[in-house]
Amino acid sequence: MPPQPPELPYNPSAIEARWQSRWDADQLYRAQPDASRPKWYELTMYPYPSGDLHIGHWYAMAPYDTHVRFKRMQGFNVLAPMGFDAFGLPAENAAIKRGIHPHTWTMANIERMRGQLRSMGAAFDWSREIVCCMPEYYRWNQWLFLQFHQRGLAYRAFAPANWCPSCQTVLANEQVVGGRCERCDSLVERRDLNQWFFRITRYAEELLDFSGLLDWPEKIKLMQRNWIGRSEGVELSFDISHAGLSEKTIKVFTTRPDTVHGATFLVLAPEHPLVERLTAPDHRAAVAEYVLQARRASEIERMSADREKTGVPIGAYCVNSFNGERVPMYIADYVLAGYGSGAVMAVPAHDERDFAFARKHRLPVKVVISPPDWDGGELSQAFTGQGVMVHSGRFDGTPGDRAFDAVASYAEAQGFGRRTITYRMRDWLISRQRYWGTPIPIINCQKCGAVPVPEKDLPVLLPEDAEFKPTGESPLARHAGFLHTACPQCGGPATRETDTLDTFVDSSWYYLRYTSPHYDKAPFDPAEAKYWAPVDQYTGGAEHAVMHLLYSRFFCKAMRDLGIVSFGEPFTRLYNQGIILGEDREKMSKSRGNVVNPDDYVGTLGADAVRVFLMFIGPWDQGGSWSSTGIQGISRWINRVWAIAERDPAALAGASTGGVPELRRVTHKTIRRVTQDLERFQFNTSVSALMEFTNHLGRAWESRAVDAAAWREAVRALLLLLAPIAPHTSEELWERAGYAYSIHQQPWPAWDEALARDEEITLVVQVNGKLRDKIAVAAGVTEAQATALALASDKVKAALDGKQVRKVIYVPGKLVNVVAG
RNA sequence: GCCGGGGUGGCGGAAUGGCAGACGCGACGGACUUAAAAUCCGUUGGCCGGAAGGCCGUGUGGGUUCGACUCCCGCCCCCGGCACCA
Repeated sequence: MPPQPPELPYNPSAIEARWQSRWDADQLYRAQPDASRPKWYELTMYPYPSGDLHIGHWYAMAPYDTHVRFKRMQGFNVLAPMGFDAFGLPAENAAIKRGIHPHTWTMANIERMRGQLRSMGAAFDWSREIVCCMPEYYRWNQWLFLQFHQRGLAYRAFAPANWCPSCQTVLANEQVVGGRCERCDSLVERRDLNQWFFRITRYAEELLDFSGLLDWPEKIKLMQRNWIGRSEGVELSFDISHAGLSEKTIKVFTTRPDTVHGATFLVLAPEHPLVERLTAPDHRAAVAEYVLQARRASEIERMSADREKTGVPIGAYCVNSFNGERVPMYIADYVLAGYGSGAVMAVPAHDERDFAFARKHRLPVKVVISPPDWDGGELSQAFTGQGVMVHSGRFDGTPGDRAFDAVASYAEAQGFGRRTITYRMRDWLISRQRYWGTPIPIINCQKCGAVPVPEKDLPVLLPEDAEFKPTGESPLARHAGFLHTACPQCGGPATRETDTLDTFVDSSWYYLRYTSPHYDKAPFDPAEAKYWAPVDQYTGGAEHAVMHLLYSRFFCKAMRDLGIVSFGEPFTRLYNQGIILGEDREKMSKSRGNVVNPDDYVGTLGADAVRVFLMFIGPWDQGGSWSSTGIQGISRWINRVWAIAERDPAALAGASTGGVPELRRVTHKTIRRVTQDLERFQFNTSVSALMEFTNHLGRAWESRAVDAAAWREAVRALLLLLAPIAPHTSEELWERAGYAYSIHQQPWPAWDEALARDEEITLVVQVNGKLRDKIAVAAGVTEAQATALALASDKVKAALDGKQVRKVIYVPGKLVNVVAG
């Protein structure tokens, strides 16, 4: 519970409600294309309608809103829409638990959150709201799916998938974090299922190219780069023609072809398609047992790198095409089926994993790359660096920097290898075995196979009367009315695809829908999108680095290639805010009991106090912790602003004007500081600058060293600078000061460099780098004058103490350093 | 293990080669009050000193520089991401 609030000279709730209604009635934030002004599309990640707007939402949205309002006052034609990420599991889980329909649950939450978002005083254009569980939205998911399908970008495959036993659905690789479900933290299992995928890997190379982005955090780009995981290597063929199979070779991917002569065994993934046919009869039992065990092992177990290197021989061999050596073959679960060709040549001398496996299974270690100062003896650990090739036949003596190319070119010339690039990223698994999502618009016909639903039949509607009990199969599969249909191609009996789309599909293009949310001929009106898109500034959490932010980039490029959009990057600038922590500096959670409910503070201190406090805690990207006393300090400051703005400048009538230039200078300096800070998302220092300005105004008033005109100018600037930060209070004080409605339609104040310039500066005087004196001098002081003044200082003389002056450093307008010894 | 970010008063933070600690919180003292709350004013990095003033001080050890919180090298700690990807 928040502590007793200080007494306020005004009622924040009343003021805030009044202005919110007025802004709403006047449609102050309605965005319309306007060719006469530069456009600015600023977007914050839309929330999941979980029920209540929590302090984390405020932390994401209040500074965002301040920036939006700032851009608007600067004269940009701003689009700042809001909507809801309304499909997804929580709604369905609530339905199962409490018997409420997911639609009812979701819409009630949205209603509640709309009100809370309004209470923030955010300048959203609500006429553009999107709710992606509505058929008007998700039909375009289906339409886009069909376009992707037509281009081969959506396909179905039977493949091992990540299965979350608690969510009762498969997950994309990106949604598995450390072998656990990203959402509910359950251990993920492996299941072979027929699943739909988006071919994001086709864009792997282009997704590594960030040149189309104006300003993205390096951290996010790096995370995406690592996730995509490009590696250049060579695919080498090892001969198995003696086995009498249709396949004459087995392929391995390696980034170190120069170590090929040291391959003393080959390792296949247990799931490798050739395992069954290559295994010798007397090894069948052991191999079958190992394969079973590997399948049972959880992702977590298989993924830990320091785990014992288990594996079994399959009783078969292949031939190394470089030296004709027989190479025995093993299966081991440290080799992943989904990467490269699912098989590796094991070079224990030059690979740590292979070394560990060779140690355990007493396999030979053959050195083929000479480590520095190598004595020709056995290695105690793998040498993974580059070096001169040895024991490698024709390649002996090839230096490390040429080894890759020498071997790769030879293999290509001889026809048993080719240079290739492999990516760590897999295709995006998009099917979910759940109800509350976009039905995949495919009809399965016994005769015709997977037939796309004709565009004219879209949307494929979610039936309202489905049962939600999770069974591991989509609830849609048990809804006869939904399931059974006719094949669009042959007219015969057919069944609908019952899986629904991953909700990340919704968010991959929602920014485009905001440009024309009611358009019904396409996902968006091309003319509107052409005007507004792409997003100029996107803000949101960094946790979406390899999910939403990567998927959206992929979608954008795919849509560009389909001719739907003309650009290749959805978000040209990105800023990630940090995380707001509880008062105990721990992550907020119900179990810790440190959850802050913003509504409590909005009701007592007002939304403006909450907004300003969240911006004041520290740099936005670093996050910060809540403080119930800290926000009271903000409230006190708003009170001081109130008191200052309410003073009648007429009281200054007989005041001396000696201090006028000083107040004007501070005013213009403050305008400059706040403008530059807001530009760079440095909200904390903008607020500090305004606090200092307020303090200065208070002192100036007390000293009576101002005249009414300068005072009015200063207060007017204060309110304008405050407008984007504390929109309600500034609007109220603006009106009370007699200015015309609305402060939010005023141009951003400009500063005058000449007025902001200091006439007198403090010259810092150092002796040997230590501060010894400060001298007030005219701003235009010359080096000779400054030096003379410094040397004339008694304190400097004392510090010099008869020492010889060797040098004098002068930094114009700042400092004199006397070097003596 | 690898990659990234960070370490500054009692606390959140400011300063990115030139006055360390702006601004705010907290604390202490004072004014107002019968009293308290609220508000306002003052003090507040440490040490020495009666004071003037001096010395020390930005995780840690070196280095560059007239001058380093800021740049370079080594180490320690915290946070985030990735982690058998051949």
